[in-house]
Amino acid sequence: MVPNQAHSRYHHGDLRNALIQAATTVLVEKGAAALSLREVARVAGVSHAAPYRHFRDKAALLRVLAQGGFERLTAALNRAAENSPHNPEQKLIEAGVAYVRIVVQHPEITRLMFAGTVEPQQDPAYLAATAACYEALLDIIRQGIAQGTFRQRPPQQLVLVAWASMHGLAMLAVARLLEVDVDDELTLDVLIRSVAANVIYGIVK
Amino acid sequence: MVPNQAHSRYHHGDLRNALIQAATTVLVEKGAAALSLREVARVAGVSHAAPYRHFRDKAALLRVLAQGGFERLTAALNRAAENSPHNPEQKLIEAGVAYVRIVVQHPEITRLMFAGTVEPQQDPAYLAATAACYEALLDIIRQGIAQGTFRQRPPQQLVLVAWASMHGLAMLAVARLLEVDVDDELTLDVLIRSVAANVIYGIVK
DNA sequence: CGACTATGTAGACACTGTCTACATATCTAT
DNA sequence: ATAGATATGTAGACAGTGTCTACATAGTCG
Repeated sequence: MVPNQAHSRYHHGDLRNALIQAATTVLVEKGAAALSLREVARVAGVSHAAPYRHFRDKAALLRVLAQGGFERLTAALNRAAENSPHNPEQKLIEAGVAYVRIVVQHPEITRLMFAGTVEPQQDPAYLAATAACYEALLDIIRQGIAQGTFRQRPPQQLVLVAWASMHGLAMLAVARLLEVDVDDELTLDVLIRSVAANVIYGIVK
Repeated sequence: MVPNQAHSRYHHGDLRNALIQAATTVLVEKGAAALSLREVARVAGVSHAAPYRHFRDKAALLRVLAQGGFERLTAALNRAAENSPHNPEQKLIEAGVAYVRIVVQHPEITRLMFAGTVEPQQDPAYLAATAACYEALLDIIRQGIAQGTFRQRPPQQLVLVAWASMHGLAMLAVARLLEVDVDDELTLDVLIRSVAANVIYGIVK
């Protein structure tokens, strides 16, 4: 029943992945408004109904793209954390920088991930991807608490603050509500580190 | 002269506002996916092309809705600030609570406001609405700095932290990425105050 | 009154998501 | 190897969409 992936050469070959690739290309190059299933099929070189053999509907395809976004985000967070294995404070800042950078570099996919259009409840794989992202941040927080660097509070409480701050900054940047050119890497970096530092040290003197 | 009654079959009288009202109703009750210009026209009881006499295209209507969202948000922030006129710290917390509450109470409009689909550059009125929202927060921060309650930093830097944190929490809630029922007012309030307090006092002990 | 302008309508077009019926390639069991 | 059975792809249809054009009507003002 389940075809052997290694040499599965059906009509098209690996249409499912081809469609995901095509959808990503269209999304990045032409924006979410121009992303139609038919256009994706066209780019992939198949008929307009072919995608329905691999995705129940358009939303299912979009959910896969969003899931990929979460996986990339999680990977970036973990990579950032590895840079300073024994310094939770630095880890948190690096993670924040990575978070905002990834989000800003892929604004269209970010919108998919956080627009709330996709209902996470349905898809276990999707839910796992978002949970993994949360866990990556939680790990950093836990270490900081364990080492006594962070406040002795429930980790869920601290991770919420960190996540909300990073996420908020990223979303404001993506929505272009900051008077900042998101392509200006240097200024962006300063902003991120400013927020990260303030999250850590607080506003009140 | 605007006729008091819109009883003339042909000319509606105040169609522009009627369309905005209809669009809001559709958006809230049936979601963004179901919001089509034709459906809006239908609800308003006019032909499918009538909206084009008042809005250049669909995006223009959506931008007006988003602008209304910013105006309501600004009003809520200012109202919250008035509750504790001489206590910037309390003011900031109240504003944060109001921010998240408003955003969570109107998720569909929030998505319009922050999804990045609307390009602010075009519309001066829209830009003014977002700027006013920013100013409301900035006022609180400025007062806190002036009174010596907040750190002596550039106000733009502090307002960014506050805005990003509140906004991030609100967006995570709307996207249902928190394991929290957004309709659970009590839990939500605790969360908001937790983030607000942490923004103020910082994570590091 | 009559002309001008603002506003509303009907019809058309190309496009969309999704369904159904049909076609073909690959897998499995004999 | 051969014959279903199954997985995959296609063509056509349908209702619905955004937006354009041509036309109809109403309100304004000389």
